Amino acid sequence: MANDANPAGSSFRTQSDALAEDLAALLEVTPRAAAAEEVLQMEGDTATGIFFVRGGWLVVSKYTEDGKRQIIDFVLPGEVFDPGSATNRQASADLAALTEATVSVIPHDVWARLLRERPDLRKILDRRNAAGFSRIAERLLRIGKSHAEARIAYAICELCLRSTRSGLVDGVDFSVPLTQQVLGDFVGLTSVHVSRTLRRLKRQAVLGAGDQMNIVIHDVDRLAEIAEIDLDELRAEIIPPA
Amino acid sequence: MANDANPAGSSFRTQSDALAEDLAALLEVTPRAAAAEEVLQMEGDTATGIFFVRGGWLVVSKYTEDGKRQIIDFVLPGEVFDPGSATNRQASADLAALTEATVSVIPHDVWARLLRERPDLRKILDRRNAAGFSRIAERLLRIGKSHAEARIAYAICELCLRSTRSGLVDGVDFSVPLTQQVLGDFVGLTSVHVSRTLRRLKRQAVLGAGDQMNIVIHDVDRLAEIAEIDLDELRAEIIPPA
DNA sequence: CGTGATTTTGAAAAACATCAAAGAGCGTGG
DNA sequence: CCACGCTCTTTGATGTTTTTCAAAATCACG
Repeated sequence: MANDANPAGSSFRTQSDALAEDLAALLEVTPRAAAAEEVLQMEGDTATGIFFVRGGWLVVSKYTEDGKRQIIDFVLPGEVFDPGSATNRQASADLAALTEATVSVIPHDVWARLLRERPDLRKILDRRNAAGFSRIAERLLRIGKSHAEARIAYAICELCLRSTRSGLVDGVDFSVPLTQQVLGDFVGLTSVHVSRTLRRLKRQAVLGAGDQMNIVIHDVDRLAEIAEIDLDELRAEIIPPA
Repeated sequence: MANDANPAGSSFRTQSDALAEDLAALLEVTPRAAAAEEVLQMEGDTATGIFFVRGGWLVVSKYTEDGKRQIIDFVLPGEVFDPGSATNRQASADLAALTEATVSVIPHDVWARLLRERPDLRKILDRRNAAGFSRIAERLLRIGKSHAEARIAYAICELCLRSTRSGLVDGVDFSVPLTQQVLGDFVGLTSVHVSRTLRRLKRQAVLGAGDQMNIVIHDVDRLAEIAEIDLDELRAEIIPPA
C-alpha cells in the first residue's frame, strides 16, 4: 500500500512558507523519521503533541467496526496537525505516515506558549484551520451528494492544488502517493469503483495514463467541470495564503 | 420546511455555559432576530463577523450545481460559528436560520481583541473547534463508509447529545427541529430513504413514534450499537466540556 | 524470473435514487 | 367549526449507482 519509491525529502518535500520556516527555526525539537505505514497516534490515545510535517505525507483516518477506513484528511509537508478532541487530549482519529515521512512532535505546552508569544503564528494557524475546515466541507459535499466521477475529480483537483505550488496546468504529470485503495478510502468508494471511474475519465481524455501513482491531467477545464469547481475560487478557499 | 412551532427561546434555548455567559455579559452587541429559513451569510460573500447563537438552530450548508444540499453542521444555542475561509474573509459555506433564531454578530476585530485579552476564552474556543472537527470527522466516516441505518442512528445520537444536557436515556422524547428532508441533507440521503429507514428503526422498536420532529428513543443501547458508537466516548469526543 | 501488491474485468446482488401518487398533520380563512 | 391549501411523510414500482465476490492481468522489485 505504501510508496517506498518516494522517500521523504524527494518528491514530497516541504514547500517553504511562513509557518514552516518559523517553526523549523524556532523549534529545537528533533525531527523524527517515520516509515511508510507507521502509526503515529491512535484514536482514543492521549495525544502526544502537535505534529509538524517536514517531509512525506501523513493520513488522518477513522475506521468502522468492520474495518472499513475513511480518510479524514492528509497532512502535507509544511502543515501541522493537532489530534486533540473535545476533552483534554484524546486523539479523535488515527494518524499514520502514508509515505516515509519526517515529523516534529511539538509538546502541547511549547506549542501553546509559542502561539501566545507570536500573534503572527496564531493568525497563520487560524487561517490554516479555516482552510482545513473548508476542505473537509467541500469533500463532505461531494461524498454526500455527488457521484463517483465528481468525487474523484474533486479529490484530484484538491490534492494537486495542495501538493504543487504551480497549480493545475494541462499536461501536468503530477504525483500523489496514493494507491486506488487509498484514494477510495479518501472519497468514500471501493478501490474497484475507483478503478472503473478512473478508466472512464481516461477514455474521455480528461486524464492521461500515468503509471501507478502518477496522475496526468489532459483537460484541466473538463476536470474542473466534472469536479464542479472553479479552480481559482477553490484555491482561495482551501489553500491558506503564503 | 421550517418549524414555526418552536420559537427561539422555548424548546431550543441556550444551555448556559462558560462561553455563552461570558459573551452575553461582555458583548454590547445587540442580538438580532432571524426568521426560520432566513439566510444569514452566503457562500463566497465577505464574512460579516462571528455568529453567536443565543436561541434557535442555524444550519451551515453547501450546494452542488444541480441544487442538492449537504448540511455541513448545525449551530446550536450557545455555540459560535466563524464563516471565514482560507483567504481573508470569504465565507466557505451558506449560513441560514433553521428555526426562528436569535443571533449576535460579533465583528472580527472585536472578536480578535476579545480572544487576545481573554486566554480563557481562547482555550474554550480551541476546545470547541476541536470538538467541531471531531463531529465532522465522525459524520464523514459514516457518510463515506456506512449504510443508511448507521448514518441516521449516528445523527440522532449526535444531535441528542448536543441538544440536551441530560444525554440519552431510554424513553426520552427529545425534539430536534428537523424534517426528514433536512435530516437527509445532513446524512447524505434522500428524504424518501430517510423515511424508509426511520420506519425500519421503529419496527425494530429502537425508536418510538413521535409526531413530526419529535424523536422517541426506545432502545438506547441498540441505537448506539447501530450507530457504531460508545455513548460516553462519543460525548467526550464531540461535546466540549462545560 | 518469481512473488506480492496493485489494477483491471466481469457477473450478480445490494443499496440507494428517482418518479409519482396517496395520505396525514396543521394552520388559515371563510 | 369546517374546508381548503400547504408542507411533510409514506408507499410502491422502477432504474441507476455502487458494492461484493472472484479471478485474471499487470506492475514493481528483489
